[in-house]
Amino acid sequence: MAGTRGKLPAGWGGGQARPTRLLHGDGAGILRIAASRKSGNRAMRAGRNMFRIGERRDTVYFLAEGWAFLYNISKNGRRQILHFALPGDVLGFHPAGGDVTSYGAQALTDIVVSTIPHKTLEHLAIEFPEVGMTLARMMSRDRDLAYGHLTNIGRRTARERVANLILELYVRYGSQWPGACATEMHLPLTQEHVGDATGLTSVHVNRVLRGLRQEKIVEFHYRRLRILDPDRLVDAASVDPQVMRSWARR
Amino acid sequence: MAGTRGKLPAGWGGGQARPTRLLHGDGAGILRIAASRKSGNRAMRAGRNMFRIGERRDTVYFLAEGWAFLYNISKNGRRQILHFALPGDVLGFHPAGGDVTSYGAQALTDIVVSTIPHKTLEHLAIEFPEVGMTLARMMSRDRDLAYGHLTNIGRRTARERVANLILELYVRYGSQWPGACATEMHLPLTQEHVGDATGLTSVHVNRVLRGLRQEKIVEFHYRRLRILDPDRLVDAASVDPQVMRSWARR
DNA sequence: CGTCAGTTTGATCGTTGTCAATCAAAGTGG
DNA sequence: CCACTTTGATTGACAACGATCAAACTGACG
Repeated sequence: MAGTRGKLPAGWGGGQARPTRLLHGDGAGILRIAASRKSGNRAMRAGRNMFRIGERRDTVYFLAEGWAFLYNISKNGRRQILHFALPGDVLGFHPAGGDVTSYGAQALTDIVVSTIPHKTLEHLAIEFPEVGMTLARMMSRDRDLAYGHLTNIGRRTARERVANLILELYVRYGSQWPGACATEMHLPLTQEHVGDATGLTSVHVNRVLRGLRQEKIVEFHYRRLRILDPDRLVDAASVDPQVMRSWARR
Repeated sequence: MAGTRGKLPAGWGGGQARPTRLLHGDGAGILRIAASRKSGNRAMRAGRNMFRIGERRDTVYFLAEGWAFLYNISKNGRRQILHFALPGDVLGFHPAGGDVTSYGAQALTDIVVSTIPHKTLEHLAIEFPEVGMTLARMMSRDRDLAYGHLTNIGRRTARERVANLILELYVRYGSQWPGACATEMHLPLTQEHVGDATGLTSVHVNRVLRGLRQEKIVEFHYRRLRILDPDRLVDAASVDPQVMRSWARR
């Protein structure tokens, strides 16, 4: 429940001057419109469930501040993390409006969200034609990210999977501050989160992390991530540079 | 290359009167609009690549007839199948318009597609506000399907994965003919396809299929799928009935 | 009838999961 | 300020699921 309480903005380590924050351009567009429509901002504590699996949802969340994740619990009780959401992400949009969700969402840090009723979004989309297309692009981006994770889990070794996840989060988080390039960041995950996202057990994640640490590639201790050798990290993740660039939002 | 050549419509076995075909309502809407805009239909042979990984694409495909699949080749050379596309699916829509794709698409049977330039789609979306939202819903549906596959590969045993895939394709394919409920269908996959979609080797897929056959749950021989015991198949897939229903398009 | 793609099976190996114990850090209440 | 608790990290021993390698076998098709 606790975790990162009190140090929410987290930011980069290293203490250099912080550049201007940049959210996903598209998302910010919708936010601006929707926010101007009296949909209030709301704060939530780390660990809170934004919505649960099987709940009937009629609102969409726009994540303004903090980290969250989408997850699924399979029948045998094991959790699969589907997506780590960063500021600018839209959560809970559902093909069939007010239908039940097939996954849950949980705050990873303290977060700030604005909620937008599905209905409002529909109306907005009629009034502003670019809203629908923007949303389509965002959904398509989420889908492509999910496709990347499928390849990761289905076709890579434990070591590659972990390296991949770390690299992805590093790139996605870092791209919020264009121009900056820190080697250290606050990564609000436990090893269990990493395992649940990569289809591994936390025990095995630990072993993999030990390996990466001993090889002086990355260190990840108590939610502090330090990239020691970016090149070899990219190598260990065995990821295409082109794909890597697509993680960074523009 | 060959495969199902010459028996393209495939259809249900069993020989009962075929009910009316139903495509995804949303998709058909876009198709109708786009087709009226002189974007021609095009036939492609089974095995043809519609587009390859890393190609620069500026057109979107609407799959009118046949099966296709999206795939990714990871750096170590292994293939991951991301999605099996059925009639009504939109393929190749990309968040950043004319950017390179991070995955390829290949026809599984002979297919018929209509191509729609990205540009045209943009213009359509401005003219018809519902187009963007429709596309958003389709992308969101694809994403949810991908999330399901993530849970499948990440958190289930080989047996559950294979059962799940078979069940999903059975339900998705079957829901094109509402009211019909056949126990046999043409499933244009090799065991290698099944393996690449479930994160297994084709050898292990074979062993799992043998198990399911000996237990009299399903038979899958040479692209002919026969469901012997639907209830136990659902059981073997360990899938939530709610989720299963969401596979059927309405 | 021969070729080829795809299926089937066996033997063996190794990556990763499971179980269990210990340790470290941080929060909690007296 | 100090026990006490809780959550998460770490390590070892062992088991198992699925991969790998290799060799037939089968059906489809020219």
